[in-house]
Formats: sequence, structure tokens, C-alpha cells
Amino acid sequence: MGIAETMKAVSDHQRRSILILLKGGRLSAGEIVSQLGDLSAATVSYHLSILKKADLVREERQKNHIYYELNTSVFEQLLLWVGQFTGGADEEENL
Amino acid sequence: MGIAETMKAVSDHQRRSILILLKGGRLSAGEIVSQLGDLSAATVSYHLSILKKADLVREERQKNHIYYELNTSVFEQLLLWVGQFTGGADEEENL
DNA sequence: CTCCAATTTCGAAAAGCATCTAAATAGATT
DNA sequence: AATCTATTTAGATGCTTTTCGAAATTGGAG
Repeated sequence: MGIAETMKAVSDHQRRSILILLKGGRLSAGEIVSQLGDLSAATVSYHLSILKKADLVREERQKNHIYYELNTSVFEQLLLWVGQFTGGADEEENL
Repeated sequence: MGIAETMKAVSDHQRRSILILLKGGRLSAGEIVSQLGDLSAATVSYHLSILKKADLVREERQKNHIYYELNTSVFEQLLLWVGQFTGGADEEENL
């Protein structure tokens, strides 16, 4: 947790692709592997573990699948961080 | 240009520190070096070049100083990208 | 309990990144 | 033009990250 971890997680292209995929609803690891197309299952698993540690996705076990879905709450924090540079959100006008 | 470049630029701790410093107004490279305290001028220059390439800062030459300042417009794009996951901004409801 | 399918973990290789010192450049001042 | 100061570029080094294939794990089905 913390902006550093979130930023690192989101700074990788493949991980951003995974996040975009998950916008369409939850998917199993295997489904993510085939939708991405060009990455081994091991690699996808690695990326998922990073997204999970950063709390950007949540995992849910069911049958013999593991489903992943977005955890939108952490994106709010990211939004706050970025917002401080755009006059959005945050704003502590005390200088 | 492009979200990839922006994300990479912003994913580094030192570069984020530089951006925060620049929130307080423009600074020369040397001023940034001393405010950061623990980084060589060469390294700071390296980070500035990345922020510049990503268009997050703008440089302005004056006397024998080079001043850097935030370019807020690219942060808006970042905001849009993040916003797509939070129900903020963007929103193309067509499924 | 054995077999299968889905996923993760391990170990290694390759690529990329942050950092430094030293050398080069750019511009202002003498 | 010689020099001083501010900054960048170059080259080297160590650290981190991404990726893979193979082996281990986990849980369900026969």
C-alpha cells in the first residue's frame, strides 16, 4: 500500500492491459492469458500478483478457477495524487 | 507522448518528488538538486530529461540558469486514464 | 486415491533503469 | 579569449524488472 506501490503496478503496459480487460468484468487467470495472447501463464500470474499486492485487483476462488476483478477503491487514491497537479480533488490552499 | 511514457515518468519516486517541488513554482536544476539533497546533479538532470520528454515539465532558459516548471496539461490526460476505473471523467457507456 | 486442469512458484536469462564520477558544453563575466 | 558557474552527456556499474520453461501446488472429478 502507498502511492509508490500503486504507481509501479500501474506503470507496466501489460498490467494496464489486464486492468482494462477487467473493466469488462471478472476473468479467470486463464481467460486473461488467452485475451492477452502473447504472454505465458507464468508471466501473467506474476503480473496478477503485483496488481494484487497493490490492491488494484481482488481475487476470488471458485471451482478450480481463480477469478480476478478490479478493486476500484485504490484508483481513487491514484486520482487524488494526480489531482493535486490539476486543481482537481485534494486542494489545500494554505500558502 | 502517450500514457506509457507518462506513467513511466511518474512511477519513479525521485521524479515524483521533483514534481511536488515544482508545485511550489519554477526552480532551476541546481535548486532542485539542493532541495532533493541526496542526488547528484547528473542524476537530477537525467530525471528532468525524462519528465521533459513525457511533457510533464517545461524548461525555460534564462541567464545561465535553466528553469523548470510543471506542465499541467499532461496531468489531465493521466487523470482521464485513471478516471476510467472510478466512474470519473471519460465514461463511454455502450455495452 | 489417482488423475487432470488451472494456477503459482522457482531458477535463470535478458533487458531496462537509476546512479555515480568524470568529461563536455553553454553562456555570462571579466 | 580565458575563466567561472550551471547543466548535460558519456560510460560504467549494480539493482530491479520482465520474461520464460519446468516443476510444484491446489482443488475437483472420476
